Parts: sequence; C-alpha cells; structure tokens
Amino acid sequence: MRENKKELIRETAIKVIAELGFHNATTDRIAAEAGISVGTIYNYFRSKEAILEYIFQVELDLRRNYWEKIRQESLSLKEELQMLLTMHFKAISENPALGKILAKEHPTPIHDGLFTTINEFLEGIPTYIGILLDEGIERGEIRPCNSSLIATAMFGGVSAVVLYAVGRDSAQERAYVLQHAANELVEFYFQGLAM
Amino acid sequence: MRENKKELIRETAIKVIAELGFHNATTDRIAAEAGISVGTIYNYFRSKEAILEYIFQVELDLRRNYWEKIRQESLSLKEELQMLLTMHFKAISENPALGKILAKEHPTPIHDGLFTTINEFLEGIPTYIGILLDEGIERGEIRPCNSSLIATAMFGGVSAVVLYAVGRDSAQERAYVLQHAANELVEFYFQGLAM
Amino acid sequence: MRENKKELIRETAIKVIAELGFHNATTDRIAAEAGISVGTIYNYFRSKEAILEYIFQVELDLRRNYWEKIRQESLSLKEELQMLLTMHFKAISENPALGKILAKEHPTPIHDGLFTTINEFLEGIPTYIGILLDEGIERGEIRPCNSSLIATAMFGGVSAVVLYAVGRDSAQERAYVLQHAANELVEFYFQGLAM
Amino acid sequence: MRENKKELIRETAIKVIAELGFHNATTDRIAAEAGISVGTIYNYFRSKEAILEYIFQVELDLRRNYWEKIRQESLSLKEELQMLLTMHFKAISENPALGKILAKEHPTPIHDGLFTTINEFLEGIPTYIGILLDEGIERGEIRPCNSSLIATAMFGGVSAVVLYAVGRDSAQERAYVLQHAANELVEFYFQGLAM
DNA sequence: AATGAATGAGATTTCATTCAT
DNA sequence: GATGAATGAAATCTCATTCAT
Repeated sequence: MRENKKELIRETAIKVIAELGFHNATTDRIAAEAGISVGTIYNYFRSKEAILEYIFQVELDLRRNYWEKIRQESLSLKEELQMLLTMHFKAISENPALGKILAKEHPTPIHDGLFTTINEFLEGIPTYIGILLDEGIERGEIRPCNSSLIATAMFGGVSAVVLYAVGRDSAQERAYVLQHAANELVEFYFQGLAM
Repeated sequence: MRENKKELIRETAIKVIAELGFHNATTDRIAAEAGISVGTIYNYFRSKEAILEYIFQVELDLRRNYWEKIRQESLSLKEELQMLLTMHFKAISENPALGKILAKEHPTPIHDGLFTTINEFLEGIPTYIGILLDEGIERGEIRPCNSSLIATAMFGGVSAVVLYAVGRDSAQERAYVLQHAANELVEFYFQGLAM
Repeated sequence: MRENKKELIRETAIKVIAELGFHNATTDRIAAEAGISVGTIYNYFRSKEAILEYIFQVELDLRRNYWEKIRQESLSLKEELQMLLTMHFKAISENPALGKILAKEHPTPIHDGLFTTINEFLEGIPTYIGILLDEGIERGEIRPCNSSLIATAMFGGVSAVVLYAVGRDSAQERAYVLQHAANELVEFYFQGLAM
Repeated sequence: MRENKKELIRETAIKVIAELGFHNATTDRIAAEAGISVGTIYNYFRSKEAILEYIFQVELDLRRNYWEKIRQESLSLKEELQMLLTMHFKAISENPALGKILAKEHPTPIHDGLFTTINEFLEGIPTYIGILLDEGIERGEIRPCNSSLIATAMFGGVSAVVLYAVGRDSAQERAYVLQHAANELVEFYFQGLAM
C-alpha cells in the first residue's frame, strides 16, 4: 500500500514534470493528476524537490544494478556500451516522459545538499563511462584519448538524442529513432575511438 | 546610450543566471548587480524571459554570421566543423558564465510563443550541422549516416563538454580543457564518420 | 484502562507542549512520544485544544480541592497563602514542564467557548486570592488595599517566578529556587500588606 | 515615506495581534487592516516573526532610553521605580493593545536566533530591576533580599496587572486601573522591601 | 529614461482531524 | 478501542511586473 502510493506519485510526477517542466509542475497539479490530495504527497516526500530526486534515484539504481550485472560477464568495451545504451533507450522508449526529465531537468541547487542525487546521476554516469574507456584503452580495444572528455561528450550526445527522440510527435517515429539510435551511436563512437 | 544599458543588462543577467539558474535569478538581483533599478530592466525587455531569449539571440546571431562568413570560403567539412567549434569554445573560454547558460538554461515553455529563440538555438544549430554533414556525405568526405541523429549527438556532446569545462574550479583548468576540446572532439567525431 | 490512556496523553502532552510550545506541539509528535497513534488521541479528546484545557482542568481541580481542605482549618491569611504557594511550588518542582505550561501557554481564543478552562484558571485563582485578601483585611490581618489588583499582581509574580525557576538549566538550581521561593514571596507580599 | 509604511504596519500589527493572538493574526489580515497588500509587509519585514520582534524592539528601546535619562537624575530607588512604572502604565493606557502584546505574546522559539529581541525584553527588564534593587540594598533603602527573584516577581506582577487592566471592557475603567496601579504597586512592593 | 515601492496571484508546505480497516 | 493514511483548508512568503513620480 505504502509503496503503491509512492510509486503512483513518482509516475504521475514524471508525466507532469515532463509536460510542464519541474518549475511549472505544481504540487497541486501533480496531486490532481494522481487523484490524491496535496497533503498525501508530503506523506511520502519531504518536498517537491525530493520527488525529482527520487525519480533520478530510481533510474540511477536501475542503471547501477544493470552495470554490475553486465560487469560480471567480461564483455568487450563495445559490447558493454552497446548493452548500456540499448538498455537506456529501451527504458526511454517505454516511458518517453522519463527520458525528457533525465535529459533536461537539472535544476541549479541553491543550498548545499539539494539535488545531490541528480548530481550523482549527472556526474556518476560519465565517470563510469570514463572508467570503461580507460579499461578499453588499457586492453588495446580503443586508441588512447582524454577519457573524461570523451565520456562527457558521449553522455551529452546520448542525452541530446533522447531529447530529440522524445520530441518527435508520433509515437512510431519516437520508437523508430530510439530503436536505431543505440546502434548508430555505438558505431559512431566506436569508429571514432578505433586504434 | 540605449544600447549600452541593454548590453549592461544582458551581461549582468548572464552572470547572475549562470550563478543561480534562470528561475532563481530574480529581476531584483539582476538590477542590483547591474547597479540599476528593476524598472529600468523593463524599459529594455518585455519580461524576464525576454532577457534569456535575448542572450540566446545574440549568440545565435554571432554564430550565424560566422557561419555565413566561413561558408563562402569553400572549406572542407572538417575544416568547417573545426572552425565552428574553435569559435564556440573560444567564446565560452572568454565568458564561461555564458557557456553555462547556453548549455543548461532551456526552460520548458508553457504558452506558445515563449522561448522561441531558445528553441531556434537548440534546434537550429543541430539542423545546420546536419546540413553540413549531408554535404560532406555528398562530397564523399564522410560516410553516409543518419545526419540528424549524428548532428544532434555532436551538439549534445559539445554542450556537455562546455558544462564539464566551466564546472572546473580553476580558471586555468577551464581554459586548458576548452582549448584542447575542439581538436579532440573534431578528431573523435571525424574519425567516427570516416569512410 | 480508559483513564490510563487519557492520563498517558496528558502527561506526554505536558512534556511536548512545554518543550515546543502549544502551537508547535503537533498531535503527531505527542502521539509518537506517547507511543500511540494520532487517532487514539481523538478517542480521548475532542481536539488538540481540549488537551491543553484538560491539563489546566486537572491542575485547577487539584488546587480547588486543596483550598477547600485548608479552608476548613481556620488558618490565618498568611498561613493560607503560605500553604497554597508551597503546594504550588512543590507541584512545579516535581514536574517543571507543567509549571512552564501553567505560566506560559495562554492561547488567545478565537471562537467563544474555546479555552474556557484556561480562563477559569487565569481568572479564578486571582479571584480566589482576592477573596482571601478581603477576608484578611476584614479580620485586620492586613491593611486595606485594592484586593483585585494586589491579587492579580501576586498571581502574576508567582507565575513569573515559576518560569524563572523552570528556566534554570540545572535541576538542582531549579529545585533550590522553587523551595525558597514560597517563603521569600510570602514574606515579601505579607510585609507589603502589613498594617 | 519608508518609515511611514513600516510604522503603519507596526501599528496595525499591534491591533491585530492583540485581538487575535500572534498565531491567529495572519499576514493577510494585517495587510487588509492596514489597507496594503501582503507583499508590502515583506518589503519592510523579513518575516511575520520580525514584526513581533520589531514591536518589542521599539518598546524596549523606549524604555532603555527612559532609564538612561532618569538614571542621571540620582533618584531614590522608590522614585526610580515609581517613574518607570508610571511611564509603562501611561504607554499602555494610550495603547492598550500594545500592553496585551507585551504581557502575553511570548512565543516559544524553535530555531535559535528566533525571537531574540523578545527574550531581551523578557529577561533584560527583570535583570535591570534586579540591578536597581541591589543598589537600593547597598544604599540601605531596602532590606536585603533575593533581588533576582523579587525583580522577577515584580515584573510578572506588573505584566499581570497590565493584562488585568486591558481586559476591562470600558475604556474608563481601563484608564482608572492603570492610573492608580503604579502607585498601588510601588507602595505594595516598597513596603514589602522596607528595612 | 529611471526609479523602486506596491502589488497580489500563486507556490510550497503544515497539520488538526477523520474514518475505513 | 486502536490505527495511521488521507485529507485539504489555510498560512507564509516570493517575485515578476506596474506605474506614479
């Protein structure tokens, strides 16, 4: 029961925030679309910001778990990146609103300790990609490069493609772009890093 | 005189918005840091949003003019991209706050007709890059590819690198990253698109 | 059972209200500290205000009973006042939180019929003291005076001393002040009213 | 102009807070009765609490200035107390609402640094009276006593009398009580402290 | 053209109270 | 009797915008 409500709020917030942006997504609106009252939101979240943080937290955890899983399969760098990207695009494909948020809602924190999970997402993922790249370089799978920079560029490119895809009006086009994007990007990036 | 004030507001707004984010940057704060009064801002801008739009407008114009200039020099695709990127990173290097805004402040519009210039920037530049790519493909300089997608990824990668660079604490590191980023990225992207 | 729960709520509420003030003492907090649920509070009290009223009611009853008892002993005014004060300070000494509430939590009622018991306490006690004073005047034990005014001042003085005492940090100091305060005050007041 | 508005808010807040109590006195209500808008209040005060603090601050300053003035006249303790009380009751007589607030609105602070001025008032005045008493003892004007305790009781007594007076329904009765209270109390207290 | 006090709609958050289980 | 999730009215505070000076 408890988890159902929190989940309901998370899912509704994703829809509303994707549509209106975090700032214009009022708690009243989220509550209304979820069919609950404002007060209920605050039984599950400390603040409006905490909702956004939770949205990122859930996705960050999903990706981290997935990483740990494929990490144990001793794949090549290319295979690893391919799987990560495919997983990511598949998730976005199933929930485009989520993609919009992950790629776009990065509010500037004013007080410290605000939006820490979002920062973990925004910095943690490129850092992880950078580590993979370094390993690939060491194993001779790709040429030496400034791995932080390249990882950052790859992450930013993926986010932009996500926004591009979810911005398509037709669901079909959206799905099509996302389906092919993983391969196209991995090809592009890998050729760019070939020895 | 008129242009001086408007320019003063634009430059101050860049500083304040970069520091606090668009939403937390109040008109009072911008006025205070510019040494003028709120009322004066509204003599030059219709609204707070119009300031952000103007910031993007100025940068969009600068880049469009630059494009038209190098367009007439019949350069190779690689040379063109190299020059575009170098110009962009040089501008950010001289005004990191501006870079933060261009890469991060993309508010979701609620009413139509809001933030149109920002959209022009966010969609126009990838579109232009896509056209360059198509030409490069036609001229046999790069392999065939989904030019819209690749252009989007390139643009997103650049934005992410800009954010990465301006996020460095030391001015030296910032400058260093930006100086080398253009070459590193063009190399990465071009090799990725080689025949 | 029924009385045990009500008593538990009363005692816990005294602690919480003394610490946070009536307004900041939430029903959730009281319930949590009592180890029960909010709903249970409402099985024993009509409202949050009713808890505060009940706290005053209990103390008012205790004092009234005590009065009636010593009333039958035909004591001198001085002895009576001495006993009343000693009894009061002893109670506060045993439960300082209670003292803080009796001396400080006098919420302004908005609707009529709210906090009537608190008013009975705040007005009834000075009135009673005034009657005692009038009797003392009649019996020639003290000089004629504006008994209402003096009774009010005495009551206010006692409340202030209670707050002063319970505000001491160390329990020892608290006890010491309260132990001596009764005599010191009665001496002060009585000399002030001597013929 | 600026001071006029702040003064208007202070005076209106005194009326509204006296009537409803600090907690029930909403900023909306204060603004409405002052004929201004809520926003204006916040141009002059950081928070609702700051209004109450300011009310106490103004009165504290008035009294401190008065003290310093009569301090230089080398009066006897009795004369000093008489003048202090007379001044206080005269002020309350002219603005009964103010008296109610000074004697009653002592909210429990939750965060540190809240309501510091109110505490300065509540603790500073008794402390000052205590100093006067110590001097009187030294000069042989009154008998030795626990000066802190007696000062506290005197202050509390005065506050209670103020509340008693402003609680009278008719303005005449209010004025009458306050006019005679100073003398009656000083007589009472002084006789109580005679050698 | 510049000012900045005033505005007030609107946002977030709290919390006493209810009621189905 | 006990529970505690749900409620939603209400409160504080913010800030883009206006307009008389």
